[in-house]
Amino acid sequence: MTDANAAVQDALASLAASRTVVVPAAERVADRIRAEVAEARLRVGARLPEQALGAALQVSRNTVREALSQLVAERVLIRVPNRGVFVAQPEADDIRDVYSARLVIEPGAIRYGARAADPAALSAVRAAYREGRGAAEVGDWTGVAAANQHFHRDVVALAGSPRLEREMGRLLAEMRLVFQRMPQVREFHEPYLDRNGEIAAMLTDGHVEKAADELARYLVAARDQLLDAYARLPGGTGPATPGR
Amino acid sequence: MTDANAAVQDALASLAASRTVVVPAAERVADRIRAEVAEARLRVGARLPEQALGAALQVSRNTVREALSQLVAERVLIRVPNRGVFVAQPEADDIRDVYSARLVIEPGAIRYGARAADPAALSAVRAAYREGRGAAEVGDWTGVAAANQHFHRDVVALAGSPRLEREMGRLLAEMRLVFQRMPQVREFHEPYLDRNGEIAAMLTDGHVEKAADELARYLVAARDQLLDAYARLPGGTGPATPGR
DNA sequence: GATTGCCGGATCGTTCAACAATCCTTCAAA
DNA sequence: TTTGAAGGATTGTTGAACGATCCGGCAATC
Repeated sequence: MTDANAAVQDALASLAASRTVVVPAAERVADRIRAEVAEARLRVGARLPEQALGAALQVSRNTVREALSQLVAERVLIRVPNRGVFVAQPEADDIRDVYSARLVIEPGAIRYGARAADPAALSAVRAAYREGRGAAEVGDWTGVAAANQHFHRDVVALAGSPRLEREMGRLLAEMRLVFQRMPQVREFHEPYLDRNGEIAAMLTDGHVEKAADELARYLVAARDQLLDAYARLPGGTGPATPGR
Repeated sequence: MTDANAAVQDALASLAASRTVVVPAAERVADRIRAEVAEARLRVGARLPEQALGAALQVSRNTVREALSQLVAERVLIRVPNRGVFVAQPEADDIRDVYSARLVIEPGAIRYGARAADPAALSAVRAAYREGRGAAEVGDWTGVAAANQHFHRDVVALAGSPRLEREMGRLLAEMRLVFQRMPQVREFHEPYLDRNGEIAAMLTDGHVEKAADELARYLVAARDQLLDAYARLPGGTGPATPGR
C-alpha cells in the first residue's frame, strides 16, 4: 500500500468516526445523570425536577424528559406519574429479584457461555480478581468494590452476548444503588475477595461445574448478608420511592 | 362483616383500582405499536414517521417520540439519528447474540432457578408444551409458534425473577421479528415440539442437569437451523436497518 | 454512461410557550 | 383533631417554530 492510499484510508476512517461522535443532547444529559448516580453524587431517593434540571443543564424540558425516560428504562431512576422522577431506591424485594436474576445468569454463563473456555475471557476474570487484591492491599475498599463489579461483569462476559452484558450492567448499576445505603464497604466485600480468587482458579483449571456451583453458593450468601443488613437500616425498608 | 362494611370495602377497592388505571398517553401509544409489531401487522424494516403517526393516533409529535423511545429501549424498534425510527430487522449477528443470551438464561434457570422445583412453575412448563401439542393436532402452526414462546417464557419463569422474565420477554419479542421473515413456520417448530415434551418430562422427574443440557443442545440446533435459513434469504443479510 | 455537485423537500432533534391535570401543603372552619 | 378549600408547584401533553440532517432528483461535466 502506497502512502497516498494510506492517507485516503486514514481520511475515510476519520470521517466515519466523526459520523458516530455526534451525540444527541438527550443522550448527553442521560450520560451525565447516569454518571452522577454511579458516583453516588446523586443519592438514592433524590428527586430530579424536570424544570430545574433543564435550567441547570441549559436544555429544554422536553430534552430532560427524554433523558430521564432513558434512565427509567435502565432502572437507575423510577418515574412516579404526576409526582416526578427519583433516583431508584432498591428495597428488600428488589434485592431478592436482582440476586435471583444473577443466580441464573452468572453460573449459567460459566456453565453454558460461548466463551467459557476462551483464554482471553478467563484472563479478564483473573485480572479483575487481581485488581481487587491490589486495592485491598492498600486499604482502598471503594476500589475493591469496583473490582468486584468488574469480576462479575467479566464472569458474565463468558456468555459472549452483548445483550446479556448490557442487562448485567443494569443489574450491577442497581447493586451500586443498594450499596449507597451501606457505609460498611469493607464488611461486604472483604469476605468475598478470596472466593473470587477461588472461582477464578477453578475456571482456569477447567472445573466449570465446581466454579458455577461455588458462585451460586457465594451469591446466596451475599444476598442473605445484604438482606440482613437492609433489615437493620434506620428508617426500615419502606416503599421503593420516598415522598418528595 | 356486615353489608355496609362490604360496600365500603368495595368502594375503596374500586377507588384504588381507578388510581392505577390511568395510563399516560405515551404509554398507550407504545402499547399500541408494540401490539402491531407483535402481531406482524408492522413488518420488520418498516419506518414509523413521527408526524404521520401523531396525526393517525391523534397525539402530539412529542408524545409519539416518547412512545417510540420506549420501544427502542425494548429493542422492538431501532432509531437511526436524523433518519427515523424503524421496526428492528434482526440480522445474523443479532440472532447469534440472542441465542448466546438464551443459552445462558434458559439452562441457567433450570439449573439454578429459585423456582426450579416449584410444582406450579413446572406445571406451567408442561401446560405450554400441551398447548403446542394441541395446536399441532389441528394444524395451527401459528398457534404452535406461540405455544413454543410460552414454553420458553415459562422455563425462564423458573428463575423466580421478574427482572429476568422481562428481559426474556424482550428476547422473545426479537425472536418474533426474526420469524417475520420465515414463512415456513411448521419447519421451524415441528421438530422441537417433541423435544419440548422431553425437557418438560425431565424437569418433572427432577433430572434438572439432563434437562438443562438437552435444552442447551436444542438451542444450538435451533440457532444453527435459523442461521442457515437466514443465509439463504432473498436480499441476503444486509444492514439491520434498511433505507427509508 | 458514470460521476459529481447543487437544490429543494421531508423530517428529525430541540426549543419554547401554554394549558389541563394532578398532587401536596397550608390555612381556616367545624 | 378532622375536614375541606385554596393556592402553588410541577408533570403530561400540545402545538408551533426553527436549525440541522439526510435523501432524491436534476443538471452539468468528464
